[in-house]
Amino acid sequence: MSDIPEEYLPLIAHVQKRVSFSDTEIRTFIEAFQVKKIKKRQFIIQPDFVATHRNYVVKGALRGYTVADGGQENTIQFAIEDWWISDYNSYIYQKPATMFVMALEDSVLLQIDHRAEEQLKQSGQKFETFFRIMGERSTAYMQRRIIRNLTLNAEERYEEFIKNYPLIAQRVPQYTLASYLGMTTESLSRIRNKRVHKKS
Amino acid sequence: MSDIPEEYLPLIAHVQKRVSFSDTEIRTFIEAFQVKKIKKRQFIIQPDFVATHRNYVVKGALRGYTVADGGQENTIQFAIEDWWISDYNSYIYQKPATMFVMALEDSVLLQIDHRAEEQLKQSGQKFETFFRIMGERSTAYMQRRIIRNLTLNAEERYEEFIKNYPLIAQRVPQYTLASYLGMTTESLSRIRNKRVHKKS
DNA sequence: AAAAACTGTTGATATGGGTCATGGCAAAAG
DNA sequence: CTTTTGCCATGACCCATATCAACAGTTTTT
Repeated sequence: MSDIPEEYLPLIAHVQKRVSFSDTEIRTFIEAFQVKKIKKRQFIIQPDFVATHRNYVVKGALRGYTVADGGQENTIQFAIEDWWISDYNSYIYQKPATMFVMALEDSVLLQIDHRAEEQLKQSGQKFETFFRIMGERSTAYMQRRIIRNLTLNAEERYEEFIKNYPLIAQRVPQYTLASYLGMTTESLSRIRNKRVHKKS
Repeated sequence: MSDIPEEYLPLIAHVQKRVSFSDTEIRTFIEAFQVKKIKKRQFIIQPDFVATHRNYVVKGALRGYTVADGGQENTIQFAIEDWWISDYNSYIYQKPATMFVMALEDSVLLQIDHRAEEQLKQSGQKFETFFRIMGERSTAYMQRRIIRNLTLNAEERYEEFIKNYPLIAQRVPQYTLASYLGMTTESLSRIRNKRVHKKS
């Protein structure tokens, strides 16, 4: 296992935390992925094109968002190290995307394309299991987000976010976070300002 | 296959639409499920108890919701015939639920418990595949909902809902739909009223 | 069959967060 | 080093939706 490029090591650790693969399986698994380096502001997914890949973040930060008719941007997902990102409605059904996915920083990704993923899953039950677990957990994750969005007001949503994802909050531009939380930049700015004064 | 109780037939059709199972596999699959009949207003999941089952609706209608501190109810999910429902954060991780799941009508369910589901998935790749597809699709479904909730205003959210799920809209109490759409009963009532007058 | 509880409607009023406008600062571009 | 651009802050004002209240029809309970 010593000849594996270092970009793959985080993904191997990620996988081993969720399923137990033999060395051969690990090798087969990571061979389905290619290293992709992208620059800040580069897009890996755009509306009307099919999302060809599922992306694992080795290094960097990305943002998935939609743009409404009026031009308003809404952040659907962030991804930093050890997260996955894609437009799942596009990737899973292999139909045109509705989201942009853009790098917020220079980033290093591991990409698997849809075809390779299908082959991998068919080639062994454990691979299938891994992707099943991914699906389950992202369903649970999304359900939590839906609950928070319905239940909490703007300030509480922000509080929850920095409690749960402090690393992301520090790293992404505030307007992207605002649109993830379903509020305007101005509102988020005021909320943050209020907190600063309260704490003193 | 003729000795299978009729409650199972919709589930068999449901499964065959997503994966192709042999007769033996179908039999193994449905044997993991029990028929459960519940009365209107009966709960199948409650906060602080672990959600033991994943539930397929053969007949009837159910509603998953949370109750906030102030007593405000928020509908997370509806399920009618041919839908699945559970508190996935509870079921998948086998930890205490935060949701109620209650029958809106007398209903017939097919339930699989967590233990049986795990066994089933380990007993054959195709079963794993089925649950993997479920997970993928519900992730995609939830992502669509998140996008709509961030993007649309109250009236548009309602329009989208009746366009996508007309059968559910007809069948559930309006205050449950309002809380699903993230608005008050009063607002939904006004939106509906406005539509009626516009149409004429 | 009367009472109670539940559900939906409508009106009056309030407010959280949006919109618009301006300015400042830091980083990138030239 | 200067200019431009991107990001954030702040103030004034506004609007979509919430809140509160009263009522009516319907369903459930007794």
